[in-house]
Amino acid sequence: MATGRNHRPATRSRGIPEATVARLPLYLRALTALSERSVPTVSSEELAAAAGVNSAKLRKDFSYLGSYGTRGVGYDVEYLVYQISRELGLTQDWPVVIVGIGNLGAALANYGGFASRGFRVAALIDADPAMAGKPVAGIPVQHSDELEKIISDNGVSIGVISTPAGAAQQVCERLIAAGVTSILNFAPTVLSVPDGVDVRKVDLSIELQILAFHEQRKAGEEAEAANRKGPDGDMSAVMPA
Amino acid sequence: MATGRNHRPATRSRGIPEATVARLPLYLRALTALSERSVPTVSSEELAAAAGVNSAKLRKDFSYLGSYGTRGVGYDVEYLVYQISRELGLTQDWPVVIVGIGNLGAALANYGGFASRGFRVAALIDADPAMAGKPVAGIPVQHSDELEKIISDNGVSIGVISTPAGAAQQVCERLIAAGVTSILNFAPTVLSVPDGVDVRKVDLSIELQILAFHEQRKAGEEAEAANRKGPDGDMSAVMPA
DNA sequence: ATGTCTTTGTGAACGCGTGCACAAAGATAG
DNA sequence: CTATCTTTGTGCACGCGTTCACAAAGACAT
Repeated sequence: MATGRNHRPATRSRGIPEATVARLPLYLRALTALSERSVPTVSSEELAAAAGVNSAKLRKDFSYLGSYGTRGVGYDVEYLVYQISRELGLTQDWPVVIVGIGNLGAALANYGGFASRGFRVAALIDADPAMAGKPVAGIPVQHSDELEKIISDNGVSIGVISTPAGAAQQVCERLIAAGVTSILNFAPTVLSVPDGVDVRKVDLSIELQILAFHEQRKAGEEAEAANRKGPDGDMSAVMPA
Repeated sequence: MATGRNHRPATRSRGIPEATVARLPLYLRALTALSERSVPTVSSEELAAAAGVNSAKLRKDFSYLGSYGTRGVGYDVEYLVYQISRELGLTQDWPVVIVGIGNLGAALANYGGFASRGFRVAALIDADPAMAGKPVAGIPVQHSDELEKIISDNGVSIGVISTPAGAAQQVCERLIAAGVTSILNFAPTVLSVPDGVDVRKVDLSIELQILAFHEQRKAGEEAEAANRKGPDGDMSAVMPA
């Protein structure tokens, strides 16, 4: 109901901290690469370097999953791939629908990373009747009238929203009403969802703005003394009364 | 003044916590929407609801910027828009290059959110000679041979990488060598960069995997007793010696 | 001017995440 | 079997971020 009431005790989901869960896919990717090179075992130090994290953090992360390492040797790559995959729920197939087949939606549909590991694009949905039937990434786009039926028929529980901001909340509500309980939102809007529904958002412009902040700071440090006078030029125009 | 001696902790950017910086764009978006509706002032409670955060957190965030509110009234929308924009460095124009014009790169080039606020796509770059000259989003794609010259000529300090994973590290190094100091990475790889360079990564498949984890947990909680026997089916095949 | 009412700004407590540093565990050699 | 060496798993301390709760500040009415 309420807007941003994501006060979930989601911090620890099953004894596994949220921060650790967020790193597991990173480890999995590094391990998969090792597996393809037929590397049998790997130490926490090596794997941590490959994943770009601290080795102590990696060991602590794995300790939440269990004691899967061998002291003096390291971790068995294949075994760890399996354990992490299972923990993340990637040993089963997740049907996913993508709603909003614009430039971004089409890019997502074509993105190999989805199909590669446990995810299957079950349907592409768009509100534009002109799009209906047109194949994108080999999958025919369906009209949003069919949304509820598609979700239901395919047992979809994960939805991706790549619509314009204005349509996102409404699409979100229809997805949830139809049975979706996890949403990946690319639309630049805050979605309000009932308890029990997980939302993750990916916002391109926000990431750029954060970079701009640091970039400005870096530029400002070099100058430092030069712009001592005018960081807030004419304020009178926008100053409140 | 802040020229104090406590500049050692590189994590803190300018007294403003990183977590706060990450939320400023969120506030800015909510404020911009209010501004377009000509709303003169807003309380921390209202704005927090619109941004999907806790009101106390919002007030503390703003307190790092200064005392811009009026007790008993709230915040002046226009003034706050200006202050946050300035803090984020959005009052100046940031030329950005996008490297790797595949599906995702094209989507990014077309993404309105870039141009809308301080960012300008200065060039699109791709390694495929067949792409050269072809316009995407009204901008002709240039070959990656021109990368260094483009960066230099346009004074680009922010680069977006949307190449395949295999090419990302090399592109990254060329960008940095040419003068880029902030990178937004969409390629599913860990980039290694020298100190002083900021990298933010957006990884679509990782987000999905995190959702899958929670989804599995939700499904498991309902069953709970049902799958008491076989969560780790035949282990003998993958068990390490 | 005084009192009331609203909303900010922040001190303080708490909890999570991180990293250090080391003891325990096991492999391996003699 | 004993000694040595490598690497895991974790207890502990610390710092950041979040949240509560309230005093201070200002608007507004009388």
